[in-house]
Amino acid sequence: MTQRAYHHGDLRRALLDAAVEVMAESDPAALSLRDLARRAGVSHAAPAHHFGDKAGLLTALAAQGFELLAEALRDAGDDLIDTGVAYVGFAVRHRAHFEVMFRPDLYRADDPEVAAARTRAGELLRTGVARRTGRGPDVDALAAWSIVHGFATLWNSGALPPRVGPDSEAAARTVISRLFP
Amino acid sequence: MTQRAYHHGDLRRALLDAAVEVMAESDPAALSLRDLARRAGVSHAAPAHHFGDKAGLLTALAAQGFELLAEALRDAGDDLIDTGVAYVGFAVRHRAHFEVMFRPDLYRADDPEVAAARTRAGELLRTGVARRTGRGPDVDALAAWSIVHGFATLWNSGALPPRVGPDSEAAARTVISRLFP
DNA sequence: TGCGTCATCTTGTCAATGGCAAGTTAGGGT
DNA sequence: ACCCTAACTTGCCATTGACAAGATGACGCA
Repeated sequence: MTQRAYHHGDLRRALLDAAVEVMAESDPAALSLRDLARRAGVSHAAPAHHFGDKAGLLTALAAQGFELLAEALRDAGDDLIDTGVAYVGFAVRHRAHFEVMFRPDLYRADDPEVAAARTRAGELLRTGVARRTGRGPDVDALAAWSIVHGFATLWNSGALPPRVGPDSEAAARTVISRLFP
Repeated sequence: MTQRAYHHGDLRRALLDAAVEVMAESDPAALSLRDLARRAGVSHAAPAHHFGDKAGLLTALAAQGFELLAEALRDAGDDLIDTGVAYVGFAVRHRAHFEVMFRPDLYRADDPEVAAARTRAGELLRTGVARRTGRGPDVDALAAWSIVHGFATLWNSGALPPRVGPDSEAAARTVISRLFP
């Protein structure tokens, strides 16, 4: 979409999509550029042209992820609890993006596009918390971020007992409400 | 220590230690068995004898990690806040173990030794929370686990702003106190 | 002492991967 | 018609994980 490609059509997007698909059931590090190329029907060196190297691809994916997160937080509205639930919803729905985003050693975290998207998402998160203040907005913000991030991480890693149930967002709502009654 | 080795001395332990050292500044997946072998001064195939494959090594590391976590939680005493701080302290101090432990796709999570150690640590965590009950121990336990796990994860990933300060455990104490005032 | 046995470790090999270099193809502007 | 440049390909190399087969050395036992 960014720019019509000649041979393939839109290889850049195809590779990113394939990466997300592959990572849906495995680790970001287990991802193989050559496998992505095969899935897209191009040669093994084609990805390098668009992303330079593996870190470049993951950088693009992280940037996309932070933009998706910002979008999800914006759509959640003004309520703090809803914002937290949206954070968890994003992490579960876009598991691959989420995992990459918070593993800065896998990509170029100082990439300007990533940094900008991260800042945008961060501000949305902070303003969401700022609306309801307790003993200091900093502590509240950090506690809120920690609890939603932790819940999302534990959920995605499969560490939570089955007793929690299958609905991640409902469970998240209960947990977050415990922090902000 | 487990069993005197012949050529090396205690290769199994040496490899695990080297793995922790390497992972201190990089991803678990970036770890190379051959590199560990080089560091230990043995041939590239020596690790396979002790661990089978890479997943085997990480399985051993995860088991060790859960045992260390259980130990840290036990040493923390009876107070809920102290237990949470100890959780964060473990995650920061044993970063490599912690990262592997919660990435089950990297190792054999159904390994009996790992499962046993995980259960032990889980019980310590749960009994720590059970002492102070709010609107239901389940919610409290899940919220407590989420907030400490999230804080630890964010801290280790470097995602937290510098404003939080350099003392992870002090910051953790403040955050956890927000959940259990 | 001599012998077997077995865990420990080595050497050799293979397919797969990431990354680099050099060549090829195909639009699009002039 | 021409060239220019982005988009891809082919070919290559070092590294890695995994496997197979062999070498080594400690230990028990006769």
